[in-house]
Amino acid sequence: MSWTVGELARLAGVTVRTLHHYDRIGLVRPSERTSAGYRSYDAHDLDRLQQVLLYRELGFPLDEVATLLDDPEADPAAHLRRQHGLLRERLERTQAMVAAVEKEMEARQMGISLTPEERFEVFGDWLPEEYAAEAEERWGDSDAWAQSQRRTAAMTKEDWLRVKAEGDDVERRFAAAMADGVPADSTAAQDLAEEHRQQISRNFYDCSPEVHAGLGRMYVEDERFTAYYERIAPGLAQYVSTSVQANAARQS
Amino acid sequence: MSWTVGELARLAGVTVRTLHHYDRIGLVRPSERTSAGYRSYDAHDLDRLQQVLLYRELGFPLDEVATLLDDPEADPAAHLRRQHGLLRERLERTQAMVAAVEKEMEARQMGISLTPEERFEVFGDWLPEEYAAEAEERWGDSDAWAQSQRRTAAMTKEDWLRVKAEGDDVERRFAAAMADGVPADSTAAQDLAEEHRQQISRNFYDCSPEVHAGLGRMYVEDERFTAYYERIAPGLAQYVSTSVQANAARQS
DNA sequence: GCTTGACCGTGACGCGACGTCAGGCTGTTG
DNA sequence: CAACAGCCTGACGTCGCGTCACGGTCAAGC
Repeated sequence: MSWTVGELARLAGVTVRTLHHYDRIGLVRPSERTSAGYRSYDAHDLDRLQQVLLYRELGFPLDEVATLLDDPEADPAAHLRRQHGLLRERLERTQAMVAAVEKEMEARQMGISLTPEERFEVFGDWLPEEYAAEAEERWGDSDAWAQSQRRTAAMTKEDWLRVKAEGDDVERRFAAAMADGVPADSTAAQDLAEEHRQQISRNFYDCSPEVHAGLGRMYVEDERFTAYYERIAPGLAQYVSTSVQANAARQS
Repeated sequence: MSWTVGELARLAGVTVRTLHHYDRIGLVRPSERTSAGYRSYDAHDLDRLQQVLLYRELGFPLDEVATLLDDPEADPAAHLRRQHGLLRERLERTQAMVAAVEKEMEARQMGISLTPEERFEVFGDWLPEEYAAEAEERWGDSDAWAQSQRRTAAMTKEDWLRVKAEGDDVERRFAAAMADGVPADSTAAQDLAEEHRQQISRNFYDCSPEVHAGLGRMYVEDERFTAYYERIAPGLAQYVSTSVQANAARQS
C-alpha cells in the first residue's frame, strides 16, 4: 500500500505543504519517488508521520521531534510510553486550568476577587515537587508518578492551596538562608532540605533520601527546575541542590 | 498596586519581550508610564493579561484575542463561560488522544496493527456535529453544549464509530448529490438536510429547525466548518448550508 | 489522439509571535 | 559616584508553515 502526498495529507489531516516541508527538512521523507518525481509514501512513512504529529501536538519543535525519533535506542514502545506520559501530564494541566476558570467564575459570583498570585497559579506557578515524580519515572524506575497521581487526584482545592503554601514557605526560607549567607551545606540548610523531603513524602510520593538526592541533582541539570528556582532568587537552584544532596549524604 | 515590566513578567510567567510585543500591538498596554518612560502596569492591566494568556494558551492568534477582548458587548462572565467551554473541549480531545495511544499500545501487545484510518482518528477527524454544540453555546443561548457533553461522555467506542459512520454517510450523499447537479434547495437535498438534523438530535442534542438553520449559516461563516466540508468536496460547505436553511424554511 | 481539470513538482516570498542582540538611559545600593 | 541590575527602543533572526507563481503529469471523456 502506498499513497501520494495528497492522499496522505487527507488521511492525516495535514496540508500537502506540510508534507513538502517535512520532506525538505528530512523529518518525514517519502520512501520512494515515481519516475515522474512524485512522492510515494508507504506504511512505514505513515507510521513515522503519526509519531511526528503526536509530538508536534504536544508542543515539541520539529528539530526536537527529529532527534527524539532518530534516537537509535528508542523503540516504538518507548515512544508510546513517553507520549502517554506527556498526554497525561497535559490532561492534568488542562484539568487544573478548568478548575482555575471555575474558581474564578465562583469568585465572581460571590463578588470576591482573587489575588494576582492566585490568578496566575495555573500559568506561572509550576510546582516542582509535583513534576519531580514524573521526572523520576521518566528516568527509569518506580511508581512514584502513579503514587503522586493517586494522591493529587484526591486532593481538594483547599488541599492544593495548603500544599502550595507549604512549598512556598520552605522555598522562601531557603531563599532567606541563602541571602543571609548561610552555607548551603550547613546544618541549618540541611534541616530545611530535610523538611523539603518530608513535605514531598507527605504530599506526593515516598521520597527516600536517595531519591531526594537525585532530585537535588536535577535542580541544576534540568533547565525547567533551574528556571523555577532561579525565578525565586538567582542562585537558589544551586543552593537548594547542594543542601538537598548534603542532607542525603548525612543520613546514609 | 503597580508593577514594572519585569515584575509583571515574573508574575505571569512570560518574558519581558512578550510584554513589549503586546504593548506594541496594542493588546496589553501599561495604563501608565513613569516620567522616565518606564511601563507601569496596574491590576486592570494584569486582569487583561490573564485573559490574553488564557486565550493564547487555547490557540487563538493574538489579533483574534484582541477582537474577543475588545468586543464592547461582551461581559466578563461570557468570556469565562466561553473559556470554560473551550477548555472542556480540549480536555476531551486530550482524553481521546490518550485513548488512542492506549489503543495503539494494546494493539501492539496483541501483535495486531491498526488501519491507517484508525491511526489518524484523533488528528484528522473532527466531527462538526459535535463542535456545533459548542458553537451554539458560544453564540448565546441554551444548554446544548451541556447536553451534548452528557451524551457523548456516555458513549462507548462503538457508539462513536457508529455516530461517525452515520455522519460520514450523510456527508457522502450530500457530496454525491452536489456532484450529480442536484440543486441545493431541491426537495431531495432538503431531505438529506432533514436527515442530518435528526442525526444531530439523536446523537448530540435537540436540534430544532431554527438551530439547524443557524448551523447552516455557520458552515459558510465559520472557517473551521467551511474547511471541514471543503476538504470533502469543494463547494460542499455552501451546498450543505443552502440545503439546511432551505429545509428549515420549509418546516416553518 | 486531444483536451480538460485535478493533482504533482520546485522555488520564493510572507507572516505571526516572539527571541536575541545592540546601544543607550535609569535607579538603587554600597 | 561607581557599579550593576533593570528599563528603553530599534532591528534583524527564527520556526512552521501559508500562499502564490509557473510548469509538468495523469486519468477521463470526447
